[in-house]
Amino acid sequence: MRKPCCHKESTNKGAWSKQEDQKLIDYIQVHGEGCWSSIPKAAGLYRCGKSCRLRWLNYLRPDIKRGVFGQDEEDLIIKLHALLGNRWSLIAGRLPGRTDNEVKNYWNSHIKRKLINMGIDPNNHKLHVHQIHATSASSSVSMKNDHRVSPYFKCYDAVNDEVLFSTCSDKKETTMVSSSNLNLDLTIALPSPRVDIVEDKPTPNSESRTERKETIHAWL
DNA sequence: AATAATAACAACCGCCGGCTG
DNA sequence: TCAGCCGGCGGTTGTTATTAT
Repeated sequence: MRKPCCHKESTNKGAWSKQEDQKLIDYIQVHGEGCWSSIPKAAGLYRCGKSCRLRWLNYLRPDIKRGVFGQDEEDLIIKLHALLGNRWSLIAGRLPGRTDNEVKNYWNSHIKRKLINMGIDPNNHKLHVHQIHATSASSSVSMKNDHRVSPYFKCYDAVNDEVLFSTCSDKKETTMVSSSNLNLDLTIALPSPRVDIVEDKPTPNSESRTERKETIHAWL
C-alpha cells in the first residue's frame, strides 16, 4: 500500500493564501518548474508537491486566460468532447490559456446542464428519439435559430439504434475565421475503425490509458 | 432581511503509467 | 525484472457567491 503523497501533518490544505501564492510564483520565476516534490521545501511552503503543481497549473501560471468562456470555446469543447470524451487535458490543450480543471468545471456546471435541458445526453451527445419527436414537432425552429445549441451532435433513435440525422452548427465557419487563436479546424482524419464518434462503447473508461493515448495521438 | 437552493470554482483524492535505480 | 517514486489525469468534494423564496 502506497503512502499518500501528503501524509505530513504539517502540510497545509485548503485554500491558498496570497503569501503562499507569492512564494510559489517567486520560486518558479527564479527556478522554473522543476521537480514538484522538492518545490514546497525549496520555496518554503507547507504544501505537498501535487498541491503546488495544481495551484501553479490551474491558477498562477501567467499564460492562463481567465474569465468567461466564449461561444467559440464552448462550441469547441462540445465538439472535442464528442470526439474525445472526458479527456479534459486533451480538450484543454486545444484551448489556449485554458486548463483542464477549468474546462472540466465549465463542462460540468454549464455545458452538461445545457445539453441535458436540450434532451441531449452529455455523455454520448445523442438526442434520444422521444426528444427528437418533441423537438421536431415543436421546437426544431428554435433549435435551428439558437446557435447555442450543441454545434455538433447526432440525433439518435434509441429504439432502432440508428442515427437519424446529424448536424453541425452553421456558425462553424465564422468561428473558424473569427478566432485565429483557437484551433478550430477539427477536420481530423479518424482511423477507419473509429469513425463512429457517437458510439456508446467502448467508453473512455473501458479503454486502457495506453490505448487511449495511442488513439488520441493518431487523431491529433 | 433572512434563509434556502443553486451555481461556480478551487482544491483534494486516488489511480495509473513512465521512469529509474 | 521489479519495486518505489513522481507527475499527470479525471472524478469528486468543499467552499464561496449568487439567486430565489
